[in-house]
Amino acid sequence: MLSRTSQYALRSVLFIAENSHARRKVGVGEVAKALEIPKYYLAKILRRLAVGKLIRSSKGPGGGYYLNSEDFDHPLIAIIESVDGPDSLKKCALGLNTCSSEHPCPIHFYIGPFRDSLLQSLSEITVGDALEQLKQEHVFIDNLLTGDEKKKSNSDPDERN
Amino acid sequence: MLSRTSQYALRSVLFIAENSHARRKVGVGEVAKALEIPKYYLAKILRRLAVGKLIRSSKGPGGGYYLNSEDFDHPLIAIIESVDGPDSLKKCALGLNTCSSEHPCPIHFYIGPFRDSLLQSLSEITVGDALEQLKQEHVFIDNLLTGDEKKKSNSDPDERN
DNA sequence: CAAAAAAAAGACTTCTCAGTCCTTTAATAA
DNA sequence: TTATTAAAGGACTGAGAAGTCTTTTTTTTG
Ligand code: FES
Ligand code: FES
Repeated sequence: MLSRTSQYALRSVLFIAENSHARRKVGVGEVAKALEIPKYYLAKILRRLAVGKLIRSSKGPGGGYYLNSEDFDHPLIAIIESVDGPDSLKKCALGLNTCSSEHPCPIHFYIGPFRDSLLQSLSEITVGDALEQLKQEHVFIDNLLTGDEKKKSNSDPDERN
Repeated sequence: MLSRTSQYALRSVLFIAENSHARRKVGVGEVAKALEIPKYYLAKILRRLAVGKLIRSSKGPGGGYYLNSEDFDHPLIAIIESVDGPDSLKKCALGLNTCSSEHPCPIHFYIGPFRDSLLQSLSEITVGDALEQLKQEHVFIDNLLTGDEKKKSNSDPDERN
């Protein structure tokens, strides 16, 4: 549905939003371990997000990634497009050159409404909204893992990630 | 949205349905040229569909691919799952291990309803239904191409595809 | 200023999907 | 029964996504 890269991006932004502010930044290692994302790969994604001004970063001791207040207003679609390129969700599901109701493919009218409302949702929902919803459900983003099984928070210091 | 392989598969099945029956079979080269799909790659996809009993094939002179009457009753989702593996559309959009309302990811409730109805559509609509709809729109499946521009049906015999 | 800490940058590897080509098998028809 | 025809099967290549590692730059702080 979404590329793995944009999955990583979305979860990371939410995690950073949850766990940082301008005076308490989080490092790539921290995010990578909490979300079980390959550290060096994540670093590239975060850089793209930073270039796109969706998150902030600062170097040096005490540095890391964080969100400032405007960043909470970005819609989720902006994160996806920032890492996957624009219109990655707007293409014809059968790969035709144009997707339109004038030149519909056999499944256009089945898929169209679904995709349109998905796109609409992702354009409306901001980072802040998604965070708010997680809060209401009493869920933390790092409790939602992709691995086979949620590991209990053991404290063996496997720094290598 | 859908993998290129399942895009090829769906269009091919519809084309074969449109252009064949037990006494008039179509060859892989014919399908490949009409739909502008790489011939040898298509051959593999058609074999997978044939193994999955979604289309029929026969070797030798006059052989090729065709659909028998039962094959028109297969839902479109069966074609997708046959080439992309089962549940390829049911996974969490953020890549979590389980997708459920009990363990929802931040966008589960935005995506869920739409995906469910898409899945429902693809499970209900049969090959015959889709064909019927194309007929009502006076559209032939090989008029829907993926290339840059629809070429006028020139007759230069470039057999090599 | 010097040392340390962290992101930025870039080279490199690995894996999967898509695409190509060649050989073998099965069916038909002469 | 032999030649021909078409799918089946399998080996190989290429491109792009994902993942890894090392070096460089920037910032802080002692
Ligand atoms: S034309 Fe295929 S999804 Fe719109
Ligand atoms: S849990 Fe992510 S889409 Fe259902």
